[in-house]
Amino acid sequence: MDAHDLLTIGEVADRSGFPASALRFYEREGLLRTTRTSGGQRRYERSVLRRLAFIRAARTIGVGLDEVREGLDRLPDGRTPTKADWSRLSRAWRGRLDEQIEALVALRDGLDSCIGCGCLSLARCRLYNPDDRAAEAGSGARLLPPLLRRTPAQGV
Amino acid sequence: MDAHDLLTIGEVADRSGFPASALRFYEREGLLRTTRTSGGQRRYERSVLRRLAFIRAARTIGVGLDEVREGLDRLPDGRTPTKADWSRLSRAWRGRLDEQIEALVALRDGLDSCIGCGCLSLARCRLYNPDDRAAEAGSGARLLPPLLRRTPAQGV
DNA sequence: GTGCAACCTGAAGTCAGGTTCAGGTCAAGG
DNA sequence: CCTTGACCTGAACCTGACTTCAGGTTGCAC
Repeated sequence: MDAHDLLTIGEVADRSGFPASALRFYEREGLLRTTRTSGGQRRYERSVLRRLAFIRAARTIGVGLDEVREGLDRLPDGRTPTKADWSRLSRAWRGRLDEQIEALVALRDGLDSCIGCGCLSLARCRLYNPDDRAAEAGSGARLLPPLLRRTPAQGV
Repeated sequence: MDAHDLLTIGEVADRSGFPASALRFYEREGLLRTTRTSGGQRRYERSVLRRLAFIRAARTIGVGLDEVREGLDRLPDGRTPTKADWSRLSRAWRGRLDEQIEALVALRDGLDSCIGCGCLSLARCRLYNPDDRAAEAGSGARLLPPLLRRTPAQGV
């Protein structure tokens, strides 16, 4: 069970749920490695399914491919990742998820108070941050616009 | 205080925090209307600041421009929006925020159980959804990938 | 009336994360 | 051997939300 155990791109696509085009794309981007047949077709080791599952989990919680690559690259060279490896990576992302949730909850509460005061007031609303008043008070703190999509990278 | 009260694009940019390029873009996209000087330069009524604040709030919680436009278009034609208008719009988005939060919390809990079992197990992990096993069980439910960024539109 | 910052336009560029396509090659069952 | 479905490549395209650019015009202070 060594060579005949390798998977074609179609098989990996079926089993991972990623379309073949995405698998090729991930390879170009350095997230996946493959061996090739003499004819040039891709053959995947079964362990790629773990990596892909990890990639999916990361993407699902909003981690960008650059960071996913960084995380995977940091795994002791090429060895099949251990439970401890996965655990470390996922623990780091738990923190990010917490931040995202926190940010959204803060937004919701801000929105609530706006609805509460019945006006979405320019003067008071926390969602209306760089607003007319803010101009008088200097450029002012922008209310977490970056947090919601990208987070600058904070170590995985 | 009628004509001399109009704002230039630069003033609106400063006071709203949006770059002038975004203001032009929003106009092209039909989110904003302007009057023009005889020479063709834009002049904004002060009420545009309210609209912009609303746009910022919406964008911040992840509402797309199409939906923002729909929401604003539904305001009784061109009249300056009332408190009730804002309130109605923002109440609709509160529901969306709640959904987003719920989705993230579900993810976090899934991640927690993965860390808990120490393995991010392919066999059990809820984050590893369309995984190797899933292939045996049919294509299977994809774990809310769409919810995280776009929500298909659900009435504002 | 002149200088110059601010403004105008349409077209093209940017970024992420892929997808689609054209045109050709490989692998394996019959 | 031959067929045919799966696979290959590079390049172009896609969406969303803007930004940037080139080349030209306006408007206000002096």
